[in-house]
Amino acid sequence: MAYWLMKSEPDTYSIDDLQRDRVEPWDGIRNYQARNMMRDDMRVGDSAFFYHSSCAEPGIVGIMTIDSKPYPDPTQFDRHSKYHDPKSSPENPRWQLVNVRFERKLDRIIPLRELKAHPELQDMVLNRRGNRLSIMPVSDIHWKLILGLE
DNA sequence: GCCAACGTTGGC
DNA sequence: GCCAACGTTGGC
Repeated sequence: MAYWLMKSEPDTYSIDDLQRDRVEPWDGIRNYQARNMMRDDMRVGDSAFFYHSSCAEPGIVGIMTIDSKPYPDPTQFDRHSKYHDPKSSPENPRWQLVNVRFERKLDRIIPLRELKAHPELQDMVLNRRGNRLSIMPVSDIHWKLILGLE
């Protein structure tokens, strides 16, 4: 089983929204690297950290489970969605997504500040300079270590 | 709001 | 295929 970290702006969709909805399509990803991970590498049952970005306290706030195989992101075909992609078509969809299922909220936010400062997390993808990926893999070692910080 | 660090686009 | 211009992400 693999581990992941997935970013969302809480103003757009937060861990509390997922707790309410239980299962939700992770839509709006328009970056090929992130798409490829959902399309090629994620498996039903994988675990992922829910990460709040672009907010007062960026950091890991919860845990979720990958709940579906990849399928075309419906928002790409929706003319009224801000994720609409005119270059995509149902016959030849460009963007894929997976559903995620709420697992639990962490007892506390583990802030980015703390992840950055941790000596054993220096080589984490999140900490690589200039990283902007909204979905990234997390190693087994880092996953356990981060859970230990909770 | 600023800006670094990308990724994407499009002219050539 | 190159690369400059432009757009986006996301911390601060």
